[in-house]
Amino acid sequence: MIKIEIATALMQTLPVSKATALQVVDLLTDRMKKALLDGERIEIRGFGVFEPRPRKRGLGRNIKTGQSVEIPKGKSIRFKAGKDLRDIEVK
Amino acid sequence: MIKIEIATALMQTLPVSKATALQVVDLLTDRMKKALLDGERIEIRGFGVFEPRPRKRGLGRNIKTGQSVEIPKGKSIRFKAGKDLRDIEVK
DNA sequence: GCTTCCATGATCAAAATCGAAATCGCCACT
DNA sequence: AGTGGCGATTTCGATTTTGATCATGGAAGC
Repeated sequence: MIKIEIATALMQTLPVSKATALQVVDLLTDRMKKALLDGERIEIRGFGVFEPRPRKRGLGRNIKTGQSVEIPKGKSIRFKAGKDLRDIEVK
Repeated sequence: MIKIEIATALMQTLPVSKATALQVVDLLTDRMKKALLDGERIEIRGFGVFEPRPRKRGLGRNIKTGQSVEIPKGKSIRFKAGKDLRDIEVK
């Protein structure tokens, strides 16, 4: 599923143009992205939780030379699936 | 950031009522949830990728008794942040 | 439809996380 | 205001994540 498909699903349910639907998707992802970049946690009950967390490990590997490479400081975004998504049946 | 805040951000940008904005958020999360439950991967360039993956670890622990417990079959949802979210500066 | 730029895969090794369960507090959502 | 999802807690070890780099498939912009 890609952005266009999500927008399509949206316009199939609500009376909006595909262009508007795409704007909506972009807007929401953008807002969420900003919030996460701002260190804010996003919680959507029934869906999941996005949480920015500090990256602790500082060691990587250069595949070309095979030698260890220091990984600079940073954060990572963790997504924790909500109840509905955790109760997945193996089909 | 919670659902209402996302909806508010939406209605501040597009001419929609808060009720409609909430419907949009619910619709999108619902659609994405269904796609993930269906084993489909969701990729939004610039934001991130949701990917259902089989859970391989099959050993847990009962904190009450302290004994090992078999972890039943299942999947887990992994979210991989896109480029914009990976390049986070530690503030 | 074409172009552009992003995401994936592969590699390696170490450190960190996940997973189960039960219970309580808190807060998102109705 | 009421409900129930979610975090936190503990335990322990196997799975996984994490980065660099380069090539390729593909999402998204035009």
